[in-house]
Amino acid sequence: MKELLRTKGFKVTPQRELIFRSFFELGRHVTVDELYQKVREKDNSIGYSTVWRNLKLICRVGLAEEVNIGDGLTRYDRTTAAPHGHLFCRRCKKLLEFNVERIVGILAQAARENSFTLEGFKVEIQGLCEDCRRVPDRECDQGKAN
Amino acid sequence: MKELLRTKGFKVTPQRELIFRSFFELGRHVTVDELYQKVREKDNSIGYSTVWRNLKLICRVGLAEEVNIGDGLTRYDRTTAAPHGHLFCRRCKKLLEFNVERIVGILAQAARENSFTLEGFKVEIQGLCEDCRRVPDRECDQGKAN
DNA sequence: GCGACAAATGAAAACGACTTTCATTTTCAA
DNA sequence: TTGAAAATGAAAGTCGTTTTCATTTGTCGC
Repeated sequence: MKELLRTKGFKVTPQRELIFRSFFELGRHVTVDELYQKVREKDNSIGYSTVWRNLKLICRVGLAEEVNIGDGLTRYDRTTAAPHGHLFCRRCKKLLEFNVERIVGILAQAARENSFTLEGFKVEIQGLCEDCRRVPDRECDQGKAN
Repeated sequence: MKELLRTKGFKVTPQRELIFRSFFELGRHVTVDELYQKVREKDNSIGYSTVWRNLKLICRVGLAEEVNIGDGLTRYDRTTAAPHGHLFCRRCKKLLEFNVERIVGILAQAARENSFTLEGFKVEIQGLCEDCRRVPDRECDQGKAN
């Protein structure tokens, strides 16, 4: 880990170590704020921007990637061997994962057919999770147009 | 169109008519600013918030839906009969579409297996389009971590 | 070990898309 | 026609993200 950083020309600071460690201690789909909170528990002198920059760095060295659902919050997900899709509950914002093995081939073909160089993909299902599907909607969840 | 609005309890104003008309004159995947520009060409007294609110309204009445790629800009795409996926070129930001017929079944099953109520989905391929794939990268395109 | 110097840090400010507020104007059903 | 409800436009507010800048800290060559 330290080596990975140093070989790529990044320095290893105590803050950086703590941030990296904390990131991997947390579960999947971490937001900047979640990580910031976690890091703060151990060292409350670390600044938000340092956490943010290091989260970006974690992505830069390939250990995580940004996940962007449409809710205005960027999440960071450590890269796994297996690609996966997301099930996003619009009520509780929970994020589940599902297997996309059967889909990747189709995507690769779609890219080919469009003369497109496939670099990545995103497959997302929006809806209600098991817990939330029971509770009826209180109000419209589309934009409110004021 | 006017009827659709009035039956749903919305009023028909000149601004609203112009905005709706302009939206459908534009191509697919329209941003607020693009629509705002377009509308301004015809009536430069219309405010940004009016355009924005009406774009939301267009979604609300089911004539369009928001498309959210990870680039921080919401696009509005008029609803089509056929669901489709997006090919997003990270270089020129172009947005192409592809058929997802073969994928929807898989998604429905994934939802079922996770006790998830499927309300919508998003399938996106990121990469380089035909035009951009030829040009080599100038620089890293991941976060810059300052 | 000792500098030098590039990189990292933290606080604060800047950014930018989106959303709301509020005073005023307009629509439209009765 | 008229009054209640909705729409408008300008301006300000929100909020996550990103940058700035002065200062501190690793790292590499000696």
